Amino acid sequence: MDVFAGFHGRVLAAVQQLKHDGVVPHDASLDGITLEPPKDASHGDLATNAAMVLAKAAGKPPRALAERLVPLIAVDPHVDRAEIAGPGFINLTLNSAFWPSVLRMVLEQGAAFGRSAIGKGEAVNLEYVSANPTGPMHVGHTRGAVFGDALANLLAFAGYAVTREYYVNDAGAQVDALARSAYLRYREALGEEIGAIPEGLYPGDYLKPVGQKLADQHGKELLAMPAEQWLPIVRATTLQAMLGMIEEDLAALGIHHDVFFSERSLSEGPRDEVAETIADLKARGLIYKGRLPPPKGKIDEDWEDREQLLFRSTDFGDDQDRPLMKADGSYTYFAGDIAYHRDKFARGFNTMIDVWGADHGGHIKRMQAAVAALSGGHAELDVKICQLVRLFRAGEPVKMSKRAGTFVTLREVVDEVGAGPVRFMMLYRKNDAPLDFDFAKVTEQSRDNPVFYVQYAHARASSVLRNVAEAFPDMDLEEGALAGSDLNRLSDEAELALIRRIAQFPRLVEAAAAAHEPHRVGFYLYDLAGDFHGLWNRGKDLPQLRFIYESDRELTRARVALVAATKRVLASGLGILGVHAMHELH
RNA sequence: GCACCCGUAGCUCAGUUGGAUAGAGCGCUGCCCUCCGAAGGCAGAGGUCACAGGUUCGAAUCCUGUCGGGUGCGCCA
Repeated sequence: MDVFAGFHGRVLAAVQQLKHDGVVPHDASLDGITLEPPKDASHGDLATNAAMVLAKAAGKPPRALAERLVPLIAVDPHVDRAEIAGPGFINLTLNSAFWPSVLRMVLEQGAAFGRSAIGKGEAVNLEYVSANPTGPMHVGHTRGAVFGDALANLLAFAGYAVTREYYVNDAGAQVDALARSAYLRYREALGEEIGAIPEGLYPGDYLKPVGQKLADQHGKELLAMPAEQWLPIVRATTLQAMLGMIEEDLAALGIHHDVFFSERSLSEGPRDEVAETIADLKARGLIYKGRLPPPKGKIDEDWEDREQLLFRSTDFGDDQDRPLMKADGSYTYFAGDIAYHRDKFARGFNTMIDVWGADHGGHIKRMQAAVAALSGGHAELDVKICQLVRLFRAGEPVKMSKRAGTFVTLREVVDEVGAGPVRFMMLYRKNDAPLDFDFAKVTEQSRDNPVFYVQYAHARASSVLRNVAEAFPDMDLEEGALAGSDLNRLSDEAELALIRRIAQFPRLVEAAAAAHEPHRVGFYLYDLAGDFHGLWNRGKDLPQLRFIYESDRELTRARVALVAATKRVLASGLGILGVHAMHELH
C-alpha cells in the first residue's frame, strides 16, 4: 500500500469538488493526474500536476485552477502547506507528524511493508531460462535466469500469482545428437575405444556419467538394438540427466521453477496440440499456403523457392508471414512454440511473460502475433530480452569460445564470487542493455561496488542493533515494540531524508512491477544504502547524531527504530532480488 | 535492403512511463580526517540528453527523418 495513497485520494476529491462546482467539466479525464515526491526537496514533500492536466479541459490557466484546488487540499490534517509553484504545480509540505507515521507503518507491517495488491491475484505465466537441455548452463544463460527469477519475485511481491516455467526444448534434432553422443559414452563405458567425438555431436565430459549410467542400467543390451530402438531409451535417460544437472545449476543461484514443460509432449502426448493449434488457426482464417521472398542481406545457396504453410502474422503487426512446416513435413520450432503458448492460455494465463536472449529479438513480433491470434486478443505476451554479458577479469575481457571449450559455466561464476553478488550484478542494469561483469569488481569492498555497498548497509544496521543490545540490555528491539517509540524525536535532515526514501519503497515496487523492470529495485537499494551510510557519517562528526546516544534512552530508541525500518526495507528489497541479506560482513 | 534494441558528464550507467535548475559511482581538482562505529568524509568543476524537425502549458522521455553502434532476417532451437 502506497503510504501516499491518502493524499492522492485527497487531490482527486478536490478535483471532484471542482467538477461539482462546474469549474471543471464532468467528463474531464483524471488519468494524467499524478502525486509524487518531487526530485528537488525544496519543492516540498509531494507535488501534483492536477491543475496543469485539467487546464485545457477547464479552459482556464493552470495557476487559476490551482488557486481553487489549494484550499481543498490544505484541509488535510497531514498537510502543512500547499503552494502553487512553477507552471502550476501544487507542492505539498507535510507536517512533522506524518513521517513518524510512515516509520511506524514499516515497523508494524514488517515483511509486509511494500507489498502491493495491484496484481489482484492475477495469474501470470513467466517463462525463463529455457536453455537447451544439452549440457551444463553457461554464463550466457545466467542473466536471463536471474532476471526472470527476480521479476517473478517482484510480481509476487506486487500481488500477482506467478507461475515460473521452463520450456524444455526436447524435440529438435539437437536432442537426437545429444542422445547419440551419450550412446558413444555408453559404448565407452563398456570398454570400447571410441576415439574422438565426431563433429556435430557433443564432446563434453559431462556425458560420461550418463554413459556409465546407461551401462549400469542396460548392460550390453542396447548394443544389439537398431538405432530406432535405442535412441528413445538413450534420449530419455540423457534428457533426464541433463535436466537434473540444469536444475542443480539453477539451484546454486536459488532458482526453482514450478513447471518444466516438455516441447515433445505437445505433439507426442495424448493429443497432438501442434496439429490442434494449426487447425485452430486455420479455422480463424489465419493460415494459407504461399511463398516467401528469399532472405535479404546474405546469400544463402541452399535457398529454394517453395510453397509452404504460413501463418498470417502480418495481420498482427509482424513484417512477414511465418512458416509452420519444414520441407520434410515436420513442424517448425515456431509451430511448436505457438502450441505451447496456446497451452498456457488454455491453462488460464491471460498474462504471459517470456524472457529471451538477445539473439531472439527478431522473434518477438511473430510470437506476440500468435498469442493475439490464438487468444482472440484476450491474452497478452510481453517478451523481455536480456542483452549479452561481457565477462571481465580485472578490466581484461575474458575470451570465450564454445568450440575451443573455453566457455565459462554458470557454476564456475557462482563458485568464484557467490550467488548473491552474481544475482545483484546481473540485475543492476536494464535488461535490454549489455552488461559488463567483472569478477574483481563484484568482490571489491568499496562504494564503487553496489553489491557490497548495499550489503554493508544491511550488515551495519544489524551491527547497530547488536550494539544497542549491549548499551541498553533491557530495550525491546522487536519491530513492533520499536514502533511505539517517540518517533517525533527524529528531526535531523539526514534522518528525514532516510525516512522519505523508505516511504518511496511501496511506490517503487509498484512501478517496477508494472514495467517488468526489477533493476529499479537494485538502484533504489543503492540509494537507500547511500542515505543510511550518509546518516551514519554525520554521526562521525556530530556525536549527538549517533544512533546509540547513551545519555538519552528515548532518543536512542527512536533512532534504533529508524535503523530497524531501514534494515527491513533493505532486506525486503534484497529478497525481491533473491540476494541473501548479510548480518555481518566477512 | 528490412525489422527490433541502443546513443545522457572523460568512463560505466540511472532518470519515478510527459514535469520544475537532467542525477549517481568512478576519474579529476581542492579542503578535512587518520576517528575505531567495518566502505575514509565534505565541497567543486564537468552536459547542445547523437543530430534536425514535429506534437503541447511542458520532451532525455512520444512521433517523423538523418547519422552512429548492436542483434536478427524460410526449412536452427
